[in-house]
Amino acid sequence: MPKPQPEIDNLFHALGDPTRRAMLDLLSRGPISVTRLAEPLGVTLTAVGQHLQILEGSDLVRTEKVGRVRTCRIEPTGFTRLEKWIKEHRSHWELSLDRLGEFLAEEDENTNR
Amino acid sequence: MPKPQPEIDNLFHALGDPTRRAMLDLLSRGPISVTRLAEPLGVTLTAVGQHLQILEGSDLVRTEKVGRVRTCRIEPTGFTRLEKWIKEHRSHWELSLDRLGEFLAEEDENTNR
DNA sequence: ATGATTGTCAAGCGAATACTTCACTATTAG
DNA sequence: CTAATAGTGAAGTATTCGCTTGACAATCAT
Repeated sequence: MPKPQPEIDNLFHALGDPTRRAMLDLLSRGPISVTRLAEPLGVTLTAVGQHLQILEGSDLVRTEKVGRVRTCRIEPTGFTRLEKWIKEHRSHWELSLDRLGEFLAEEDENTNR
Repeated sequence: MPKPQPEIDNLFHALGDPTRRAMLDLLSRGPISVTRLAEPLGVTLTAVGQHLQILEGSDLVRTEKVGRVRTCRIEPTGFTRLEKWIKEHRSHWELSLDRLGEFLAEEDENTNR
């Protein structure tokens, strides 16, 4: 049972969908409204609204409603969190690549049990 | 319609599951068999096998069967791909954060249509 | 005030996901 | 040879996902 880390979970889940990544690409050209975001994606306004909730929930996007138009922009927090996660894990993975020797030793140990 | 990028897609999908991330953490301690991988996770051997297929499909893990035991180890390709994706996108996001001015100008333009 | 624009809510639908169980094969140990 | 070990394959299940439709609310333009 892996201890749950909802922030990282939300993050990867959010980035796992191609439509949401396309939304991020559009937003990287500057802030735009929900309607303008939906146009090039070929999905409903409603769908975009749902994706936005997920993107906001993982701190990848921030939105603000003024009058009747909701403006969406990139929010760096999520990306920072992602980079931090990778940095923290990369060292472990690199270490693990050097462990072939240990692994073989342990293997012998096991066969002798 | 976002153009599909199956490699990145698989990658984020694979990392989106807490059990799979836990598997990676276990593997970062060195190569182990499927059974030893399953023990601390509290899921079936079958489930681990299914997760392994996904992790292999996204180049995060490599496995090799010798005799009746399949040994699993970290495969750096996937991680490298992830870091590359982030690096490529970070510059765009950073740019987008500087575009508030452009956005406001464009906003005026739109209200005058 | 009327009508158009912009977005939201609730419900539903088909597909995918993360599991499980049960049956089965292959390898190794005694 | 026999029995235990390690893993695989097929099928089933409950839940989640991405998306749609249709009804509605709020804002803005004329």
